[in-house]
Amino acid sequence: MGERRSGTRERIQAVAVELFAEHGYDKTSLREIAERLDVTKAALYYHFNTKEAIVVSLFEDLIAGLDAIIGWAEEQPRTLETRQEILRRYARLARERPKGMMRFIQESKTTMQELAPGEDLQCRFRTLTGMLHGPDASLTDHLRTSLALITTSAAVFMLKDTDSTDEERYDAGLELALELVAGAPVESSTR
Amino acid sequence: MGERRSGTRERIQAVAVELFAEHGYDKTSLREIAERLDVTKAALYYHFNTKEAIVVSLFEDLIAGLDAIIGWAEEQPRTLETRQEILRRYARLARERPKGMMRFIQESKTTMQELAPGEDLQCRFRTLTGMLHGPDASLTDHLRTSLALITTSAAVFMLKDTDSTDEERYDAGLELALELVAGAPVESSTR
DNA sequence: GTCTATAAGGTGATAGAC
DNA sequence: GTCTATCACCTTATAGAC
Repeated sequence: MGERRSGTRERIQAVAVELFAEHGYDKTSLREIAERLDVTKAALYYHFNTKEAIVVSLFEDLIAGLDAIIGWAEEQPRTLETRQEILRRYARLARERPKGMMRFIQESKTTMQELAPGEDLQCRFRTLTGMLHGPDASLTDHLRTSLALITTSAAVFMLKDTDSTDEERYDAGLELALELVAGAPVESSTR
Repeated sequence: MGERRSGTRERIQAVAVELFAEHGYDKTSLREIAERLDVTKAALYYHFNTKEAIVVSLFEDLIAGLDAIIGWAEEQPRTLETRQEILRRYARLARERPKGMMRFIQESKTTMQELAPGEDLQCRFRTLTGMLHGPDASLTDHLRTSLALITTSAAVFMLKDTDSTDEERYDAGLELALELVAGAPVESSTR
């Protein structure tokens, strides 16, 4: 589609995701976003037809990225190395998202669930979790892989009150995630 | 304080926590709660002065329970057995809460944070996490204990789409939590 | 692309009768 | 304890000028 430039659209997205992560989607009004950008609410409506459309646009890249990982993983053997590479790719993807985005997903799950991209995302996460353990994994294994996915993207803000850099937090998250999936043996199902 | 009976106060709490967990605090209006109970909004205000007061009342027991665990733990030696017993007590506490309560905490963190009990809770969770690892634990250890606490109370709804009973989910959560803190060695600081 | 002005509706909360 | 009626406020969203 068209790529008209003036940057306002991108600025709206950046401010929105930041505010959504900080105060939540419901408590962030279009008035607040507009004020932050020093434009009027009506200007926002030129770029996005609804408030929800902002959210939708925000998650497009993430969903595409998840699909890419899933697509790649489907063609790989179900080995531990593959599972760990899934986590590494997911870590990179999460890390490249705008500040606050993964936090919004993780800490506003209830809200997300009622938004359009919420179901799309949840579906991808379920698929990914399923790939990290075998088809008949134990409940504990299931939990282990779910936690692995969470810690990979959430370590950054979960460790917010520790004395460390973002870099170190990301690394710690991935490290623990790799350890978690390594502890979840899968039955080598060749199909 | 007085314990006037008619049960309406308790019914309000029960419906509220359920709706808060399902649709979030902001999207749950007093009108909705009132309709569900077949009373008017005004009736709600006889029992609770504000919407937030409902939330506050909801978390009183949980906070008291957390303080009890913290108080007990402070008098124990910093051994692995103590740390695991903390998790067992926390598991029992979480399990005894009304349906939806722990889910509301976990999946509406952003909202909770802006509510009165949010800070109180977060403070207790920080304390508890600190007790599960040593004072100079690594970032990974810190993460391990945070995840232990989360999985203990969140396994029930994290495993919602698996074929299992609530009982089994609770047990799986506690099992993984115990395993996580066992993997986080603390420097035996006698003080 | 951005503005002013306004519509239409829901929200938390209050007053006062019963 | 619960009701009816109402308030002030804020929200998302739209119409139309520039």
